[in-house]
Amino acid sequence: MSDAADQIFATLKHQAQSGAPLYLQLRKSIEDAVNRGLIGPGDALPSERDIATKADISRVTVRKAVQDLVKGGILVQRHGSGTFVAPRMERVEQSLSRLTSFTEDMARRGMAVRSAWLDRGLYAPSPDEMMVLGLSSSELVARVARLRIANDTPLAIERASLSASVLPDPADIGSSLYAALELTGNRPVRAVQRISAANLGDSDARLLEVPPGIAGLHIERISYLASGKVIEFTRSIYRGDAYDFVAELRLTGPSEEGRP
Amino acid sequence: MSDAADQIFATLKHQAQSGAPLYLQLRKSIEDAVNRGLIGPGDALPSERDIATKADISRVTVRKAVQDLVKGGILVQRHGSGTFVAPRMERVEQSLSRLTSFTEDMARRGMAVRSAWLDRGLYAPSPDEMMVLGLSSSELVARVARLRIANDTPLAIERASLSASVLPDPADIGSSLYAALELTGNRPVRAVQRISAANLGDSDARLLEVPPGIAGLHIERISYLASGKVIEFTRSIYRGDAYDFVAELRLTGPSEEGRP
DNA sequence: CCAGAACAATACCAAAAAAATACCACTTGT
DNA sequence: ACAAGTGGTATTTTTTTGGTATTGTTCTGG
Repeated sequence: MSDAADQIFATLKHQAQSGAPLYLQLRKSIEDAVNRGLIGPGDALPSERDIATKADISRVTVRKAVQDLVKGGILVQRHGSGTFVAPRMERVEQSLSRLTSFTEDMARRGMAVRSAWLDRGLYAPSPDEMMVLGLSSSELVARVARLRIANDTPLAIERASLSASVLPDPADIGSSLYAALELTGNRPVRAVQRISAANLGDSDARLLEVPPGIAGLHIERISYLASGKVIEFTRSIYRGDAYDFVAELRLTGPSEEGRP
Repeated sequence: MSDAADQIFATLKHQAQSGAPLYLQLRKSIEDAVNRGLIGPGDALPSERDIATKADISRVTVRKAVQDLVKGGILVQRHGSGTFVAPRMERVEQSLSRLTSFTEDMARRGMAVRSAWLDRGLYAPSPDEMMVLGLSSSELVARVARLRIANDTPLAIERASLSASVLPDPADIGSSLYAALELTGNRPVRAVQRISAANLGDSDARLLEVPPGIAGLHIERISYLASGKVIEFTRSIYRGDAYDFVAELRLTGPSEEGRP
């Protein structure tokens, strides 16, 4: 039981010289212990008095730190009972891959899917692309843009940019960009995706066959190789009225009393 | 904490020979540190006394430099509290894996967060709610609605519906709905979330202080108990121009994702 | 040279945050 | 019912923060 507590105090002592306010040091120690999984959701913290005694600070100071974390939803307190780590939402992993796979997702809904090419070619990189893909102005960028269509209704515009070195001939892409990358041995292992909302511009709205100004989902994805290098940079625009992104979240349960 | 400070002093020493007035040198140093992003919006500067001591100049001189920047809107001072880099309106992002911790997430960016209650009460359930929550028409539904505000800018509207049996008194919710549920022993273990885009209606736009018709992110979340029963049903609307949802994806991993 | 302005330093004031003390109220196990 | 242990709260003291008035010092222009 005290191993979790000791972890808190260990990191606490470690930053004792920092000069920062005591309650901030303690708050960080507890936060770290939670984020590192040393104390899991549902686990009890040592009592405020215990922490105060062991850390040799006043209980009110301990309380200040704890209350901050309670306000932030990280801890939960029960009067007369104790202080516990609050449950936390975590994304379940299978849903992640589902986020990327447009074709699969549509097929699951029984929709006939096809794509129309808007663009496939090599260009001089834009400043944006140079920055993100790490290109010099003398290198070329491969741009692949297509319109995603389900049941004869245009649903999304996808515009991908890649270094020409990994996709020398954009025209020979089959149905899957990732399959083409696989062939050249450039397989992304990680991607970061931003989802935001924006009103559709005139040209995009025309392609998606909706009135301009309608809300659309704007998704920007940056894919990384195992080496950490950026390989792909995709900006997609989805019709807001016709597509939902579904994420399944899992709330971590109380950790078993056994050792992790 | 001293890394930001050191950056200030580094550039300060660098121009020490310039012969320019001390307060101008210092002002430029601070200004550069801010513009280069070494110290971001919301970050605290070292105290006037700290700067004075470390730079070996009088506190009043430090003050002269700081006040210039305050007048220019670059810094903000709070009596008894400290000097801070003025907040800029920028797009905020939230990771999909931490959807529940709005407060924590914002606080980490140095934004002053608060919520305004729009509604907390018990009502007869709407057909929607009866369907999703599995209520009969004789049961009551607890509705909790709030406006999420960061730096005095409204960012999101959250409307949650729960069975009154799990939240008999909606008025006593603290900052975290999940914390309140934890207290009553109703712990959700799973949630499904849909993200879509929609144009904001008049009333929502008014609450978020944007023109009607602007694109917003519409998020619908249904949380389940371990028993499979639906416990919570939340509809959130985020300002599309001020909020990003970020998801980190792992692609096609034969990797055995072990321990986070 | 000498005003006058800009600059810089000293000393003290006021507000806020941080920390400590003492006491209250709820929960739990016997 | 009780006692021990828990979090909850009010109040005070100390420390740290920015705010201000005053004085000395240096540069500048006539």
